[in-house]
Amino acid sequence: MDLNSVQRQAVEHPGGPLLILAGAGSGKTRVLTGRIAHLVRDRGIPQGSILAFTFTNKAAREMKARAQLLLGREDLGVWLGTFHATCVRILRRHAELLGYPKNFVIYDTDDQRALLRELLHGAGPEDRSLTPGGAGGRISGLKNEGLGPEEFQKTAFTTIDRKLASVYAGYQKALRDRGALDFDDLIGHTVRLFELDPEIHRAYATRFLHVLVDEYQDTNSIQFRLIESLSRTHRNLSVVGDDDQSIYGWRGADVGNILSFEKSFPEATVLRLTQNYRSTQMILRAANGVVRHNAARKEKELWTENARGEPIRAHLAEDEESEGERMVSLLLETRRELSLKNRDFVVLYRTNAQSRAVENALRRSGIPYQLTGGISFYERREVKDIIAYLRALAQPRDSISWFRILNVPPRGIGRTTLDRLRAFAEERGLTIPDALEHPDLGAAAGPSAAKRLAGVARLFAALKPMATLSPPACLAELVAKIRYREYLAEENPVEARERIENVDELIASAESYLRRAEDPTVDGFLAEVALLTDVDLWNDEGDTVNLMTIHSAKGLEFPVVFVVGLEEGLLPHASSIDNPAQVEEERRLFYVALTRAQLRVHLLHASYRRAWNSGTGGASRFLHEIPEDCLEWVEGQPWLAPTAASRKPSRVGRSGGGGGARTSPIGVHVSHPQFGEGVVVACEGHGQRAKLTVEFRRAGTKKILAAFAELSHAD
DNA sequence: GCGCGGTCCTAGGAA
DNA sequence: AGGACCGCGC
Repeated sequence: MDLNSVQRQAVEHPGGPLLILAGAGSGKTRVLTGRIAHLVRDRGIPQGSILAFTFTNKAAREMKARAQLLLGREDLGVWLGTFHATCVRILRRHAELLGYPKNFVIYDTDDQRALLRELLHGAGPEDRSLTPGGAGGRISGLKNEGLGPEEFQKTAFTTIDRKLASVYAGYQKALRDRGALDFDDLIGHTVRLFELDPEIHRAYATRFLHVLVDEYQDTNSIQFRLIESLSRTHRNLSVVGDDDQSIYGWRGADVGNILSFEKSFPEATVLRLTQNYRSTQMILRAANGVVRHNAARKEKELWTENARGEPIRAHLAEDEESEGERMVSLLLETRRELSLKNRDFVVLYRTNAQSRAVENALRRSGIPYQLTGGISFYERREVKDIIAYLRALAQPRDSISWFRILNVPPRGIGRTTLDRLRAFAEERGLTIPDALEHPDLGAAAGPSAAKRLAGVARLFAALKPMATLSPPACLAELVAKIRYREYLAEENPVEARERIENVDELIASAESYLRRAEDPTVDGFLAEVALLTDVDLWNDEGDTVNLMTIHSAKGLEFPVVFVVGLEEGLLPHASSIDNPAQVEEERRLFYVALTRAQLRVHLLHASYRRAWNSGTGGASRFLHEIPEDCLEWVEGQPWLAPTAASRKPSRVGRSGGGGGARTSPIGVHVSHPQFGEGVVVACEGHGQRAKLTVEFRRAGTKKILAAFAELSHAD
């Protein structure tokens, strides 16, 4: 393997904390995989003793493939995955200790919102001080800081914070009742598991001898705690990051983690990778020139031995439609000039909403494109419906999924009946499928509804055995049994075709999962689906132009990069403009965009944009920060004169493409939301860390951490 | 219980 | 502009 001297030092670093400041295109993936291979091959570290965290599954896959190539093995024993996936792997083994079933379900933002809506609704008369989305966002922020409901409550003084504290507590209880964890819980509960159970912590902290972290600048405080906790005993922690590419402040990422690494780990070695192997000198000079305007950063300058290259070009278009057309004509011209393929181009934008004009232009020109992000495949209604069936079968407590599917396809079960069913189940502490089977439900629902519910109960009873099939077989049988394709066709013949294709694609993805996974199960498939990132679905096999947000593009590279919407209000975004720290993050975002490019960069902006698109407050300040000799302004003069048809309204087509339980005395009868009633038979340790052994009447004997238990005394 | 049409809300990036 | 939600009439 060809390595420069700093890369080699990083790869061969003997041990102890290591911070690798790796500029864009400086070969950090090569260093990380090289280091994994070095540890295994030259230092005899067992593969299973190496733990590496990435931010996307795609990055994990790539690193895995490269490390396998270096080590020449079929299966890589290294634990290499995203923070979320790795935490799921750990939690699956210990979930019961935390009072969750082993096959807990994972709630995404939609599910979180649905659950919060239910809670906020039930809370009483119209109170709009907290919306489901708003509350969810704040709860997520708290979890990212590692604050639980009780801890937050202590600092909640304003009326709204108090309300939030109570919603937060209710939300956590509701998740537990449903056997569900949200994204943030996956990491937070793993951290708490380690904090509360020293034995389990020791098991993992000694099992792993080396911990590696990619994109370290994007870790938040709870992720830092996880990393720190896992490397506390051996301190063999290697992190790779670039403070100039920190663009996830809004989801709790703390650049402080990278800036203060040497404080957290005083004996740390710091290495700087500043040679860039990706871009031309022009592009790097431009990028360096821009990011230099940030105050909060580690001083460094990227350099390259690559060709000088051409200046970046800035183009002004009339409006967003002609911006798209200009982009297309530049693309065609460059494609011919440099003999490139469609796949060599990426169009980057700040907000997903900007993709539409770009798509329209590409579609008019018949250029195939691939859109990453936006409403992703797994967020489509038909896909979510089928996934909800799968989840409901796998986890009977997941009431969010049950209520989603009870009347889909329509079975004559309306809101009243659903409300009655909910009340009936809640009063008796039953799961929805148990409530459906209950002999008294009929009386509670009324005669005609009872008949329909009985029909549904029969249907679901027939579906139940399918949960043991392989994921694709289960999906296929399910879809056939509920006549879902027929329902789609009937409901909306125009859209049916595309929707049915999506259902088929879902089944195909389950087949691919079946081939890839070590231990394929329905639960495993559901977790994989829940934790996919947008970029994970990006495929580089076809010859299509790529469209994505700058956020999604991090870590990728393309010969030619277009950035559209370089305007005050979009980049920097309006919501960041009056906060200097946020403007710096926007500037880093622009830096990320520029450094994706190998050969050419075209920056486009418009003089007019539709009002709701935030938009044009004139050319972005960042354009003016590019050193003059690296930038060429190409104003006016469209390459392709806009035709009357494309200028005037004719908006083309539709989108489409695009309780802190006290230590219970022994022998006490308790009741648990997940496992039902039982008797405490043993208790190890005390206080929050106490581990209770409970014999549940129905669920058998379980060990549970007192801090998580939420046990109540039973009569 | 269903379906339609009006109204309101949201509109940044994402696992 | 589009989606979620609500209320009304059937």
